[in-house]
Amino acid sequence: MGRSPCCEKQHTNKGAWSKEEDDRLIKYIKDNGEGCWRSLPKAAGLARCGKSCRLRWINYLRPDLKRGNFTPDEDELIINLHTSVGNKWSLIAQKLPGRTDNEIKNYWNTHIKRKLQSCGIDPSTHRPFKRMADTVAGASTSSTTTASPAATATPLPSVPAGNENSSSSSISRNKIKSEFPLFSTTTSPSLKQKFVVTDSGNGGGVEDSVSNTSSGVTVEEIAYPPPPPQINLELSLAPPSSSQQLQNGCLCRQTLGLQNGGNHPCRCNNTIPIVGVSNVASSSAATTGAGYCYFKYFGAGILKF
DNA sequence: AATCTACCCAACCGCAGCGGG
DNA sequence: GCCCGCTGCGGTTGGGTAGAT
Repeated sequence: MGRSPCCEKQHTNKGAWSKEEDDRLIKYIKDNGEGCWRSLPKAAGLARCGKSCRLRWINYLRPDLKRGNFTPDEDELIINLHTSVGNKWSLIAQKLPGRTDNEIKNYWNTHIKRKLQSCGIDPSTHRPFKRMADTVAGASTSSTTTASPAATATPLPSVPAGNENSSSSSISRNKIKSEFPLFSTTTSPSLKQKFVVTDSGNGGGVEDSVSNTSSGVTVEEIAYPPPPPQINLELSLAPPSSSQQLQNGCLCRQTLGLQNGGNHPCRCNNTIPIVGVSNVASSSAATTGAGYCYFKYFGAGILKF
């Protein structure tokens, strides 16, 4: 059962490539081009599996590879693309000249993923960890739980401008900003969803716990990411995203029946949803309807208004 | 200085998709 | 339509190394 091995394992080297092997592979491909990987090792005089040769060439030896650290722009693009296509590393790599799928995958797993998690964002869904969102939703609204952020969205009390500068809020915000310095330029509208980021002071970690002001822990809200951004990937993406579903469920102030939505354009041509509402907001704050927008997170960025 | 731990990244493995026969 | 071989992709592993103890 099963497919025959791609090469004779007992006669192939494994593990790290030597300089000589690299040179042989480079020379062969320069002379003959990338062709049949299965026959390449023999033709090039390499005791390697064809797959191994291909991988070595694509991930390491290709002359057009860009080595070195990822730039903030690349970070942003990766996150954007990941929001759209998920773990399709090869697709993502196509949009990052000089980067390989393997490199991007490693970078995602070792850097970006961790950063997102530290901010309470599930890297696989680009949404706040479910437990957090659900918990707070239950704590501050009476809406029934559904799977859709749009469906659960409920007009929320707004935070007065003064609260924005509370020290505890600053901790969370600064953390996010320092972790994601690139998050500053995006303009897409976002869905609103409650989200808690707390800083328990236990070393900077972001705890996924619900808390209150008396405990001295920050509760802050960040927008749910909206549906995948509209990125031209030159391919067909997924079934209709929730962006379409949102047309009737837009959370902009007009839709929510709140006044003074501001001038932020919304996808529905109304105004930007209110975001950044905290469940620590006092009842007086709730009556202001100020619509304070702290951050927007939509996979690619967090915006402060 | 030695040991331990965490992290990074190159490489491997297995599977899916595609095309030719 | 089915089978087979090949390529490409994504998940995972393991060696190397830097930093901490």
